Amino acid sequence: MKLLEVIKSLSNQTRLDILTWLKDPFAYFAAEELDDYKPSLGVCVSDIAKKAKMSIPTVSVYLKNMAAADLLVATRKDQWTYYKRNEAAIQQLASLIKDSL
Amino acid sequence: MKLLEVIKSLSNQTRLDILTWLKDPFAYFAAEELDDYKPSLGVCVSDIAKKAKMSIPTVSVYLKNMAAADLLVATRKDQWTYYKRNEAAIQQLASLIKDSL
DNA sequence: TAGGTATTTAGGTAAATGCCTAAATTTGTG
DNA sequence: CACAAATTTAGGCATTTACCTAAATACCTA
Repeated sequence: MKLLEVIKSLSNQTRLDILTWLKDPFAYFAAEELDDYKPSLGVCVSDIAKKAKMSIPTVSVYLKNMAAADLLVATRKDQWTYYKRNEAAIQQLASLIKDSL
Repeated sequence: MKLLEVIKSLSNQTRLDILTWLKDPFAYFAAEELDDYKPSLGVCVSDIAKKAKMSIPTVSVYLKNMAAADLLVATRKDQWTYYKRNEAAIQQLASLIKDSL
């Protein structure tokens, strides 16, 4: 785990929020958008952009960045890209801070 | 704890390094500089700047910033400002990431 | 008060980040 | 293939961050 890369990818309020939203999609996204929500896939880019009230390209890049830092996992299915949290990486970050920072 | 503020203050390699150095000063600073090292105070600004190979003003601002984020504790004594880690805050950050992020 | 050491504050430039719109690409469908 | 929907890539402007040097301040001691 590249600590600096991970931390940088968390150093923005919107990106922190996205992690929170993806932790419990039903609590944060409109029901219509979760009609066929699958935990194994996550939520697609445009739904996240809508929730963030930001442009799709901006959010697309954020998500890609967070996936590169391994905080999210991307799955392309048909024309959608779904993102979900990488819980193991988040726990690994917590341990790294706890024990090695 | 203001998560974003804390994370921003960690999103720079030098600032991460400083935390590591202060975790075990004897392992990282020259012995001469630790002649009268006291764990309750920490290490002074110019010794940290020297170790970082950066200008004193730059490091002074970094340290102040990290203290504002509560990651470090500053103590002014005579003409020196000493900084040490705030272990409790670092552990709090780890738990926050583990349980709430 | 004068002079010295340590630190902080100011001010400036270069690079990185935040976010947007427009254009290009990917993938499904008639 | 042509067209639509979702996403990504490109390009651009504004703000923030990374650093520096110079100047100001704090605090010592003679």
